Amino acid sequence: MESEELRNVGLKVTTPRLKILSLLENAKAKHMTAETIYRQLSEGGEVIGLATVYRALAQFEAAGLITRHQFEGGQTVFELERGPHHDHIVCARCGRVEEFYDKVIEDRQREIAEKLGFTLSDHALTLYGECSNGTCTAKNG
Amino acid sequence: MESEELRNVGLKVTTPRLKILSLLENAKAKHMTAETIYRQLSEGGEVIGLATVYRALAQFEAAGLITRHQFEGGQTVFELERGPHHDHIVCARCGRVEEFYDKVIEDRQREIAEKLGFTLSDHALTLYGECSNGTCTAKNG
DNA sequence: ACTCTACATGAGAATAATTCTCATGTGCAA
DNA sequence: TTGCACATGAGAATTATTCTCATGTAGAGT
Ligand SMILES: [Zn+2]
Ligand SMILES: [Zn+2]
Ligand SMILES: [Zn+2]
Ligand SMILES: [Zn+2]
Repeated sequence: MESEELRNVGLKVTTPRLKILSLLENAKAKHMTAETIYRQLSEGGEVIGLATVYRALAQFEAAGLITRHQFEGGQTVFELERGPHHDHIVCARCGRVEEFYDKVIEDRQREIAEKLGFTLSDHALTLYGECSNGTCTAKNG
Repeated sequence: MESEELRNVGLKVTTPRLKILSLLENAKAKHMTAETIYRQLSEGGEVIGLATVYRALAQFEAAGLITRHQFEGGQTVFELERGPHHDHIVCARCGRVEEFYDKVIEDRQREIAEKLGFTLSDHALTLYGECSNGTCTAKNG
């Protein structure tokens, strides 16, 4: 249950936090902006402040429940941290986001950091391109 | 000469543009924010608007003269596009930025994009970590 | 060199995303 | 239950960036 998750990371179980977590869990889009989360909850009849959404997301991130991504051009998006780590590829035309995990790249990153005298703690990798004409849902061909 | 560079990409040769290019060329820091460029030029006695700096940087980027990076937490930084492509590793404590190029990672990215049905056009890779105690110049231990 | 025009500029207003402030509300340990 | 540390909503404030607009100027054509 979501209450568990909150308790486990030392956060009080409150209605706004539960609503946000469960929206992230159930929404059609896996990667959502703060604004979108706010809007969808508001439309669903919740009374919630945008500041509360931002606050909760920051806390969830600090607690490791969610991750934050900054795709170029776009707003910051958040996604539930479930399953193994992955990186992203974004279609520059239609905005579609696909996920991937590549062990070779992950390992190489660690080696590179080491070679340069760094202790690796995190990384951000995003590929940009255009998805095939068949799948691309761009507004204007 | 910098005038050449501007002409080559179809931009008029103007004083602000020359000053910005030459600052990027000569400044101690290789990765600079728009604000820093603006401040350093102003301190050097130039009369230049911040909007002009942003405009010029956007044009330089579109023309391929510079690249833009968004390191997490920090402001957008720009750097002259000289020499081969590289990615970055940033120290979370002192902010030091090192550059690296790794053929294995670059090749893998292309393969991954292909496998997912994308035509790769760009990518952003930044590693985060802490540099060794010897080199780290963090404010507070 | 002179002129004309499209493009560039500086200053400040405007926007967008995010964070802060503060008066009020509430989870939960005791 | 009660108390209080923490959470919340609303709106103000901040930050980074872009826009507006009146004026200036690079450089093509004379
Ligand atoms: Zn990864
Ligand atoms: Zn993802
Ligand atoms: Zn690269
Ligand atoms: Zn660099």
